[in-house]
Amino acid sequence: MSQHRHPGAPGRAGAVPTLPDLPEATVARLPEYLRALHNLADSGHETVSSEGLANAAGVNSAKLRKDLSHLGSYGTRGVGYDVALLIEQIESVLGLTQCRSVALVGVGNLGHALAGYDGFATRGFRIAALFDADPARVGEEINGLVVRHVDELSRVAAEQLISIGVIATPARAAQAVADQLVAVGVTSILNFAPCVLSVPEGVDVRKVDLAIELQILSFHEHRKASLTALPGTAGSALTALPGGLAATDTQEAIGT
Amino acid sequence: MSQHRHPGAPGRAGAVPTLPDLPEATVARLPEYLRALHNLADSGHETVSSEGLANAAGVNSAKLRKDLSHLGSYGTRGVGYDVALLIEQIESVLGLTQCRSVALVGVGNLGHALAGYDGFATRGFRIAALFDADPARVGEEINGLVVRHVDELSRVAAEQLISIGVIATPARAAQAVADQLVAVGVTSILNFAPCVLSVPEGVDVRKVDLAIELQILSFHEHRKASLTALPGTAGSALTALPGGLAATDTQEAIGT
DNA sequence: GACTGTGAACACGTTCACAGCG
DNA sequence: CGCTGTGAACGTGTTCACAGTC
Repeated sequence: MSQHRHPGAPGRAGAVPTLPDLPEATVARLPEYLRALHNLADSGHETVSSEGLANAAGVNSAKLRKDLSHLGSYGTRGVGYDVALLIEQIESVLGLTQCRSVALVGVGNLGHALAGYDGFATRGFRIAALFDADPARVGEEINGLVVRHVDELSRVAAEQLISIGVIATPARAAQAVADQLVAVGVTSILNFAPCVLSVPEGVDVRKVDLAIELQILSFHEHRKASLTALPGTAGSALTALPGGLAATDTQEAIGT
Repeated sequence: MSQHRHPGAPGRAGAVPTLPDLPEATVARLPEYLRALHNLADSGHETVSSEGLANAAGVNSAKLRKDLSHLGSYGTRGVGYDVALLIEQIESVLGLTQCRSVALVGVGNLGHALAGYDGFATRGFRIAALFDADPARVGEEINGLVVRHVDELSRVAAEQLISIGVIATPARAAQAVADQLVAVGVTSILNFAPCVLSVPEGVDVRKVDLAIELQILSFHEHRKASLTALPGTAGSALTALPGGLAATDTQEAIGT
């Protein structure tokens, strides 16, 4: 689990299909580039400059070029990137050429919303099964899918190849669900429950915690308030500034 | 925005209230520590070691100690940290001593779920108002709050001091909503719409994009698959490993 | 003896600035 | 000339390892 690739050691010559071992920070931004590219394609653009794509994705152009260069990029100097080609490249790297199946566990408040979210379908994912521990919820149909009892997980997973598990249960149930998902062979989990999961090595967990996001904003809010209270210089920037434009910075400075 | 506190330069003596100018990465972890601390407090612990708290929060102890040291930490060598005291400290730094009001715009699928999410209330936030652009949705009552038309935003914001705006609209509406929030004086926005917002300097935006999270997992899934396909060594770790324990690493390696 | 706080080393990520190519 | 690709400089974040303290 430790080592991090000496600069020129592995995969000598030859055209290895795709596993360029990208930096995590780059991986995290590729989906945003992809979304921006799709928008550009929809509005008829055939090529973009790094500057153009960077703006659309909310980053600066140097970062974008560095990121794309990691995938052995397909840009043309003096021109820019071919939109369609780049979409293809990124989708291939992200493993989105096949549609991935998602199992969603916990159809409470949030789970319900996720089950009905069409953003998944349009971006390479298919919700393949819904589960809940509450017998009262089992049998309910959401968006054309019937909610099953969580104990059926292994049986259902045997029928369909589940690529990713999503946990939207209360915190106290989350670890048990994670264990079950792992037992069934799931190696990628998206966790919405406010708790830390322990999983065996080789299983990836990403966590989304709504309250944490708010608390981080709260900190900045708090800090801005403290700052305007003391020094004589500032204080003007706070007055309403409609027609909001400008400021490319904030998002990258903060969005981790 | 640059400097990093010369040991004795500013705010000389005296107890400056709180603006220790923490590293962003630390700020992003404090809420997790806070949650872990509340759990510990609930189960009767009065003190924790850095090791114990680190485990509960899913990080390593060195990182935790460094983080806490930034807030001029209140630990006792040979003993650990006083749970109650640390909770107080962190809440104060995060600006959670006052309950912050949140305005939620867009009560579709996701917005509905957010409006009903009790995790907010229990962690320092109060949903103060709901808005939507769809007249069919205006007037609906969710969790004791009536949905208002988004054009009423400025009027409602005048009555209540809104600390944070949450955008849960479709992407095409998000920028306009952001502009309206900014115009009303909101300087912190949590954006669930899959698009980049431009906002004036001084306004913080955090973005949560469900599909992006899945796409990042997809990448790792894809990579794991490529790896097990080629080399002769691995391949065993993939077989079901129930009773999932161990593996503290994965989460920090991945959760940015 | 046990545990915190922290300097120093290291790894990772970002930005700069320009060489190289179409 | 315009724009990509990239080495080199910089900054941030993480880890190590130990001195300092209770």
